[in-house]
Amino acid sequence: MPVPKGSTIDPERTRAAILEAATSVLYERGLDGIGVAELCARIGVSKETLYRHFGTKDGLVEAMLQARSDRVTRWLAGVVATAGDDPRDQLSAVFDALQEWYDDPVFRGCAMLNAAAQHHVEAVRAITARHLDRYLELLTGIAERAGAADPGVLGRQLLMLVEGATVVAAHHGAAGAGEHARQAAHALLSAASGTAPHR
Amino acid sequence: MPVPKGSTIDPERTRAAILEAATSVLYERGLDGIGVAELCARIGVSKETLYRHFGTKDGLVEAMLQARSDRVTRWLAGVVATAGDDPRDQLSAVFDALQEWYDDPVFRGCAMLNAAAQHHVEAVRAITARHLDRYLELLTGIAERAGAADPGVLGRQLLMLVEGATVVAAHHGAAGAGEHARQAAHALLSAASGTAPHR
DNA sequence: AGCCGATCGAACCGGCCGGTACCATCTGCG
DNA sequence: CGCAGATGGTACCGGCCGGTTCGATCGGCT
Repeated sequence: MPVPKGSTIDPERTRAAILEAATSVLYERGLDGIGVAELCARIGVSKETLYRHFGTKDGLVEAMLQARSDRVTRWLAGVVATAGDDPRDQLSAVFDALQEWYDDPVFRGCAMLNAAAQHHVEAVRAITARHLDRYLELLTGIAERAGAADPGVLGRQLLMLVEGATVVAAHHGAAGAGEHARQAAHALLSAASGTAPHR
Repeated sequence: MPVPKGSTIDPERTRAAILEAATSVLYERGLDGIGVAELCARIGVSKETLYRHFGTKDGLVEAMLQARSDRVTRWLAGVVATAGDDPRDQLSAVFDALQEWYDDPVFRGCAMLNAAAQHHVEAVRAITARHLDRYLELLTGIAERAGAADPGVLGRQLLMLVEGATVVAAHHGAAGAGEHARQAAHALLSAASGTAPHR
């Protein structure tokens, strides 16, 4: 019994479909770069349905960002998990994955940072901050496993490299951004763990 | 004869005053976060005057961003110029200056990146790209003087650190961001020039 | 079949948007 | 002084904004 109460056309699926469709449109056009009317037309849903599910445009935005943060975090964690046990390989895997993202024609920078830059709603900024927290946790884990002297600091420096590479790729050309960031990350890791550089 | 034709209340000064006042308001509120009417009220100028000088809100935005890019570039170049001849000291000076910026209560991230993230006008993206070019030129210069094996690559990696530190400071807490980025930059420079770390 | 809830499509709302027009006022120059 | 240009203040424009409402339709469950 997947749907508890008597229902019909499966609102859950509708909600999920709206979220998925809205994610790409809002990423492409910007949160305030498209009105609700046009957004609904693109998604293929009526305004009433959208408002019934999310109450407000901001509500949709927040739900969309949260879902996107979840998805990205799972994606990166998976990349790390399938990269083997060597933390250096894990770090390489992260930047290789980022480079693939940068090369995607629809790449327009980090959606969370874009959202926080344009939207002054506190909830949006909170989602962005939590998103960076998740990145930091993942990178600090790599730093710990690599035996860094201060994994917290190294994790934060790696976070700066990740976000910096994304910014540079978005606004200054994607070519080689992930590669250069990966080399820099390895240099930092080597310096922090006192071992010879990898490769 | 500073003013060629017969004029009166000095339009040049008015234009400069509008630019300066608009810079802080648009930075604080976001380019699309404030309307022309309220913007004029805050600046203390009539709509007609604003439109006479800039033609369009986008025109004002572009002029403002260009002026801000010029100012920031001059500021950073000055910081480097007064830091002595050692490229490592110059690098430290850059990140120390950035940290002071991060600690400013009005700090809300890089204005160019924020603008490019929210505004889809091509001219804005071009100004942002040129701004990053200027950063890159400055950092590549430091990399060259430090004897880096590949100053272009090191310059780009330093650019990622600068932008990454700014992003992290804006959205994840400013405390220590410049410091951590500075240490990372020194580690990269040491690794790239094959010398012992500074300090 | 018959009901109920989900959905659609479109009309509608007050309000604000960017931008324009008009006129009174002020300032400096001759 | 008197003129010309710069400015302020305000009303106004069409259009789009986010959000609400209503009736018609549709789909699954009993």
